[in-house]
Amino acid sequence: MYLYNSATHRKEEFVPNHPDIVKMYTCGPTVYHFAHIGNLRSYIMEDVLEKFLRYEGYRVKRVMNITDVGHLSSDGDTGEDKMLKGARRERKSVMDIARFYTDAFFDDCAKLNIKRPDVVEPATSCIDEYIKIISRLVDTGYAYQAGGNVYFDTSRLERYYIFNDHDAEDLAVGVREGVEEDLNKRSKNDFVLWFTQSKFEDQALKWDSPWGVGYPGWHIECSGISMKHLGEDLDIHCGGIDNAFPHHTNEIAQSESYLGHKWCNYWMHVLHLNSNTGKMSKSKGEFLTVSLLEEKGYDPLAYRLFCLQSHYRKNLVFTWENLDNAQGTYNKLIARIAALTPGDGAVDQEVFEAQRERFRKSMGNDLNTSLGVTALYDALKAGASDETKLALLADFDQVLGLSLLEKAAVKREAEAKAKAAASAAGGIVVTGEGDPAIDALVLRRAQAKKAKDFAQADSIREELRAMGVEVVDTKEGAAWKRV
RNA sequence: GGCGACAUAGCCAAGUGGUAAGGCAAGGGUCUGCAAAACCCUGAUUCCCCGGUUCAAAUCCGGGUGUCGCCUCCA
Repeated sequence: MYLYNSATHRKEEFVPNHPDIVKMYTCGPTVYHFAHIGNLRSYIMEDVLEKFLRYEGYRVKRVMNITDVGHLSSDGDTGEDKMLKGARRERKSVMDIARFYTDAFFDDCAKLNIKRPDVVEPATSCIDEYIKIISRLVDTGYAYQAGGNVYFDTSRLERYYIFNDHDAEDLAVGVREGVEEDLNKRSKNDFVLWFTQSKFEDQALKWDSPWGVGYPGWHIECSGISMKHLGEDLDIHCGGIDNAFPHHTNEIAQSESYLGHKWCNYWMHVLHLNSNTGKMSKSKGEFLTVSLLEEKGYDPLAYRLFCLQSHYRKNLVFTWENLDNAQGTYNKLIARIAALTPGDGAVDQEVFEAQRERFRKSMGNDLNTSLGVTALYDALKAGASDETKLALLADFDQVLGLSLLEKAAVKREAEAKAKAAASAAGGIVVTGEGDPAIDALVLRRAQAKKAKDFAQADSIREELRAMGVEVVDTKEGAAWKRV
């Protein structure tokens, strides 16, 4: 397959380091709050990448970290640990906060059909790993101690900026206001590997180290966890685009200085979900969660489809109108699949292979998920048996992860049940929101309609409408809902 | 101030030099007593603007304009 590599700014053919396995690393969440749907866009697209690699026959080992320490609200020594901040906000312990939001994160992922990575590792369980790496960096002169902390010395590198062609001079000019500079640093780009100078008396998580009791910097965790589980090399490293600098840039700096050789070949960055007003961000306060979408009556998988209809390297604008579109698309798709008859005919291998090839080509071209979704429509329109169409849809959905056949089966079953109930009840079945009085009224209307007394039927419908109840006729009788 | 990305119908979009996929919405029709659902049909003489290269450009080059992102909180 071809994948855009942010490190080279080019689309490249993907060739794993080892033919038998693809090593994939994903920057996981900092578990101080719920994930918002913008965060989850990245995980959806990374999930599609992983599933496509498996679909293509690769064995994949995917590792994800859970940041439960060290991620400060600014990169200087003055920053506040996000986990501590979350714990204080909710008057709980840091460990409770971490556990709660880690679970919440994977619940959200499950609702979006995001597969759990093979290894999920909290940052706090790999302290020894970080100390090992930092020790060698100190020994080899890539790191220095200042003011009690250990810093990475970026001046030792020939090339520091991997993802953007920044000029250190330019960076100094227009930097955002309100950022406090850490005066311990020898140069602006240097970053903390180990803190001992936390200004917070209630800093809950501390570990002993050769440089004093303290805790790790944010960037070191990903290098440490990756090397612990994947060894000294890595095929694909994923994350949101905002991580490219400084987080991933620093990961490369420390990992390659430590290893003495190239570390990761492919970098995949997912662009942001924006709202009308700009980037969706936890630090802005208001943000949309999966639970909120559900409360508003959306299927989380409609959001997944919304993401799939766009490309991961494009900004995507979230509006309720756009999500309505996606939900409509999803409903119609399920309905069309439910209308197919399982067991109708045999699988036409020729059609199957031809369409599968097209799907592979689209997805293999830097994950063109928009064309991947189009392949679903091509399958539905194929001049072949229903069994062929279902086989294609099932095949594609291994990668797209939209639960198409499962949802269609549920719908098909519900329809069959309604039909059976109708024949048992003498032809008219009323379905609604469980109010017997309204059920009775709707039934009377349906009976009047059956007797071709349309005047009576319409007058009852008017009566119901006045009560805020909408009636729709179905094959089996009538359905109503409050509007 | 520096760096980068993007600009295709109301919306989401495909397209990588050969004459604009697909989806949603909308409109028209078929079908139902009427609706709803379902099914069928209808969409850009044109791809932000201006130049250039070419037999041929949404696609390549140059110059504008606009939107967004990054430049130590973010996925």
